Amino acid sequence: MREPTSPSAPEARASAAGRERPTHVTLAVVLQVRGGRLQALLWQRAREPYAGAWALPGGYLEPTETLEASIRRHLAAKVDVRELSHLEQLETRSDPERVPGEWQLATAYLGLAPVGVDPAVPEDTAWHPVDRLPRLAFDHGPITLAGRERLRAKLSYTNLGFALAPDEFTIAQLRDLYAAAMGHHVSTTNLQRVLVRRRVLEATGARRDPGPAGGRPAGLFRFRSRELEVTDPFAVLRPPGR
Amino acid sequence: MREPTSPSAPEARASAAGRERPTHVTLAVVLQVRGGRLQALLWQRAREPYAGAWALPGGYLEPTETLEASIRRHLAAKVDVRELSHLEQLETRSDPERVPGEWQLATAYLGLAPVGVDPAVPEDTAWHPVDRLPRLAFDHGPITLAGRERLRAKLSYTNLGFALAPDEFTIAQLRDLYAAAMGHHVSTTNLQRVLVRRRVLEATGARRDPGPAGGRPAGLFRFRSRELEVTDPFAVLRPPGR
DNA sequence: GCAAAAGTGTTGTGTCTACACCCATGT
DNA sequence: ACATGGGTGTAGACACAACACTTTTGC
Repeated sequence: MREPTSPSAPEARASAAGRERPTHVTLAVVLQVRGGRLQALLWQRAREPYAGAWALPGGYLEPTETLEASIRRHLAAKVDVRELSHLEQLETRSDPERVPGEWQLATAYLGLAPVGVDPAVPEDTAWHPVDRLPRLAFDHGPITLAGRERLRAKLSYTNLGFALAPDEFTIAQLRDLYAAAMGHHVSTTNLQRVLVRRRVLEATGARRDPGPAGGRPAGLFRFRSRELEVTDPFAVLRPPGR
Repeated sequence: MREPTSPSAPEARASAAGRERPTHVTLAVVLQVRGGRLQALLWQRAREPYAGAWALPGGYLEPTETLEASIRRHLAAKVDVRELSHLEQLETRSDPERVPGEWQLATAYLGLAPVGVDPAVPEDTAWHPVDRLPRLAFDHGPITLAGRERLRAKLSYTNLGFALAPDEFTIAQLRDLYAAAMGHHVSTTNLQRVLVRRRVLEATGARRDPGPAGGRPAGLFRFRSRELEVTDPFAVLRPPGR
């Protein structure tokens, strides 16, 4: 076991030509806050294996496309991809037993859609609360939970909230989004102060009129950037001398 | 574009059978602190493409093995895999142009080895400081830097330091390891207090005799766990009422 | 005693939590 | 006036950074 391996050197490429190759699919955990709950977009399988179980949208990788292009193409069959506010790679699953009868790798992505948009979806497709998932096909259950964990972590140390929120919103609305995604109560007061101090949010100056029950009109805010930025890079072990 | 796609449903599997498939390699960014610097294990390509350039160890995925098993198998040709203290998946690269003349996907792993061990490596293989990398083949440059960033981030909010450190060590030794990995000075005093308060480190009770220059003997410490644990889960947005 | 290295005491600062209180609107 | 919801003031807890100082050794 001491001969150097040579990925993609000519001799290896030659052997790769005759080599058995896996199929490769891309999958997406598409999350959106709907009805105050974090929900995932799933479609129901009609055929074996896992007939009747729900599955993540996705499909086979095609030549000349990247993984990201692939998942965007497959998602286009389920939702209007332009409504996705964020897309990032999660992980690649490779258990040879993950799909019966086929050696299939799967690269999962996390997609996020802002609250409010309600894309048309096909007959077999529906949103499901992530904390009450139905029976999922293959390894799609753990993948979905990994997507939620990624979202929760990044809400804490990045500006990823922009991907769940509309362009303009009140702090109370944003608090509800964070609470739905994080799975616990979030303080309006502190959320506002943390995000404004970090300069993640900025006031638009506009106000929203109160409802029929009255109340002080709420100020409107927006995210300063709608690109992912790390806002709290190091929890500890900061470089000295700031 | 509204027909539901069906990954791995029978009809899709049938079409998958005749479908063009990519090759798939696994790569590893193996990092170790050597000579006070963070270094990566690379081998020098003898043949085109990228003859003379340096590359990450790895090779083709074989049927019935997982990605992790694959990278462990290929690494065994370079180093004693039992000396790896940590291995985790980084990302999967899919640019169709990333390897000339071949449609090849690559799943990269991050591997870490504790300071002090010095595995025998083949002729064509050597360690290179990550902050002064030679010309790297393919997309191995950005992959290597992504590995370093993953390490730096996790040193801050997990106990991943265990993977760089020997079983027992003084705080001064650990400080040098963190400084090499993070790329900036680290305070001995504060490193000790942070890691002990978080109960990441524990004193062994033993002491290390000072060198010929004298000095107070140093206490020895160990990591309480040598499995990855998140020790500072949420930088902000903690759940209420702790 | 003196130099060297390790470790602790202490103070300051920045960030977040909690909660009280004030503000602006509808009825 | 009062209810309703929005926003601010302020105090406290906590964790970390910085630095002075003490401890323990070799020479």
